[in-house]
Amino acid sequence: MLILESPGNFRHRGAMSTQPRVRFAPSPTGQVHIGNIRAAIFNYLFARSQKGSFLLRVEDTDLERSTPEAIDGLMEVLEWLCLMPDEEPLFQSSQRGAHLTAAERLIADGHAYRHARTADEQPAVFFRIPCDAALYGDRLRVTETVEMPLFAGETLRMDATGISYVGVSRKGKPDPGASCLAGMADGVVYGAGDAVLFSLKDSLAAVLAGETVFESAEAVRIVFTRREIGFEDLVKGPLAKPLDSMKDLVIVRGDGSPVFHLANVCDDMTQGITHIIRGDDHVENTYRHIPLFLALGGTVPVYAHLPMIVNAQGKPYSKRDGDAFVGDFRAKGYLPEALFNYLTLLGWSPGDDREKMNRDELIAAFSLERVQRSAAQMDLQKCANLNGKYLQDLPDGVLFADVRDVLSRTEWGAALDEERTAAIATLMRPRMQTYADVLDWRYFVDGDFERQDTALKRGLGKAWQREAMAKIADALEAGASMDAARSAACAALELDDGKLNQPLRVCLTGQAGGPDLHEVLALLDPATLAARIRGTLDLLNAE
RNA sequence: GCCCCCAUCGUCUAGUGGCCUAGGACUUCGGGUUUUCAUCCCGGCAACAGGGGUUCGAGUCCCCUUGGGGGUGCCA
Repeated sequence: MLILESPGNFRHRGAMSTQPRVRFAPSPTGQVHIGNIRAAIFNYLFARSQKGSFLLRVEDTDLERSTPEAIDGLMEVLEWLCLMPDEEPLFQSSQRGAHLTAAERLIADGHAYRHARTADEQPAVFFRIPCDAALYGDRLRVTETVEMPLFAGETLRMDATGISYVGVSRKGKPDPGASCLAGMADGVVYGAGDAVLFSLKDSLAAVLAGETVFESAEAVRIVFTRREIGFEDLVKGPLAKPLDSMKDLVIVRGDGSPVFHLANVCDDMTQGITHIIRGDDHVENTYRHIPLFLALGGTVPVYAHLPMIVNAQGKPYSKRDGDAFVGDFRAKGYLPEALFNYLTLLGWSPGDDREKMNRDELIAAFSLERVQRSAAQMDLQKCANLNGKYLQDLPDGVLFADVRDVLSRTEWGAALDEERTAAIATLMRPRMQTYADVLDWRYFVDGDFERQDTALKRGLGKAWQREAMAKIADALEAGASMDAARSAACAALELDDGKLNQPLRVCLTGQAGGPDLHEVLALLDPATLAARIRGTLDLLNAE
C-alpha cells in the first residue's frame, strides 16, 4: 500500500513553493509620494490576495540624499496606512558587500568587464548583455534580418565593449548609434561592392576576449539578425525590445560603488522576490534586469508595471508638486482607509460599480490583470468625497475623538468640552468631507469667525435684509426670544416666513450654507446673538 | 534622432466583436422635500483622438497618423 505524506505537510510544501513574495522598494529621499505609496498598496494587495508576503526594502544607497528623517517618515506613512511589511526591512546599504561580490562573479564568468571610457576616468564594471541565446531560453526571439546602411566615411567599431557606428537617418543625415555585441552577434560588415569586411559571427569569441578589434571607415552596411528580449507583463501583456537598441551597462562605478541596477537585482534575489510590481517608468530597466538575473543564476521574477499617477496638469508628479505627499493627506484630515481606498481606484477597478470598499473587499477583488494600462490623474474632489463617505460610517466615539484632536490644535477650539463637541460634530457630520472642515466651525464657539464675501453679498446685499437684521437685534436686546424677534421683523416688513433665515445665517455664521438654522441656533449662546448681528452689520457699514 | 509604452465623458472608470441609441462615480446644472441651508432623492449636460482596413457586424481585432508618457546616465 502506498503511504502518502500527511496531507498537512503536503499542502504546506505546495504552498511554500508557490507563495509569492513581493516588495516595496522606495529610496528614502524626501517625503513619500502618492505614486510611490500606490505601488506599495498594489504590492500589498497582491501579496494578501495571493497569500504571499509583502516585504520592504529601503534603497538607501544614495547616502547624500537618504536621511534618517526620510526613513522615519517612510515608516510613519506605512504604519498610518497599515502597510507594515511581513518581514524585517532590508536596507540596501547593508548589502554593498554582496553587490560587489556579485559583480566580481560576473566578471569571473565573463558576464562583465572593467572598462574606462576615457583615459582620465576610473574604470567601471560593465555588465555585458549576454550574447548566448541559450541563456535567455524563450525570452529571446528572432524577429527579422536587418540590413543597416552606414554613413559613408564614418567609423564603425566593434570591440569587447560593443559596437559603435553611424547609420543613415530617414533624411539621409548621419545617425550615430551603438549596440551591445549581443544585439548584432551574427553581424556581417560589408564594404563597397559587397565585399565582406568583417564577420562578427566568426570572430565573436575573439572580440569578446578583447583579442580582436575591428575598426573601419570603409564599411557600407551591416547585416544582422535582429533578436529581441521579451517578457510577459502581468499588466501590459507581452513586451519586447530589440537587443541592438541596448548597450552594456555600468553596474559598479569607477569609485567602487554599486549602481542601482546591480543592487536592485541582487537584493531581489536575496529577498527571494517572485513578483516585481512597480511603476511603469521601470519597464526599460526590466529589459536589462532580466539578463542580469540570468547571468547571476537567479530566477527571473514575474513583472507587473503599474501606470503612473499624474498631476492636475497631466504631467508626472515631480518633487515640486504639492498635493502629492502622503503626509499632507494625513495633515489635511483624510482617513487612511479612505486614502487607501481611493488610491486603489486609480488605475484599477473591481470590474463592477463598487467604489467604497474596505480592505478585505479590496483584497478579495484585487487582480493585476484588472490594472489599467494608462496613466491616471488624481481627482482631489473625488478623493475628498470618498473620505466623506468613510466619515459618515465612523463610530461616534472615533469621530468625536478625531474632531477633538483637530480642535485641540486651534486656539479657539481647544477648550471646547466633550459634550458640546459631540453635539456639534453630530450636527455637522453629514456634510463633512475631511477633518479640515472642522476649521470652519468657529462660529459655534465665538464671534471671531470669518465672514465670507459671497455669503455677505447673498444674505445681506439688499437694504431690507440689513434693516430686518437691525430690527431683530433691537428686539433681542429688548429681551425678546429669537423666534419672537424674527416673527416680529417678518410681520413689520411684510415678509414671508423664512425670508429672514438666510440673512440671519450669514450674520450668525458668516457662511451661506450649513445645517438647519434652528439646530445651529440651538447650539449658540442666546446672549451673544444680538452682538453677532450688530457686528456683521457694522462690518458691512464700515466698507 | 532611435527604442519602448499608452489613448472611452473635464476627472476616475465599466466595456475582452452583436446585451452600447456606451453604464457607474466625482464635478457641474436642474427639480423634489424644506420657514432657510444642507444632507437626501430624482433628473439633465458630457466621451469611444483622427483615418484606413478585417468582419454580416468594431469602443472592442489589425495598420497608419496625431497626441501623451517613459527610456536612451559611472540617477534611482
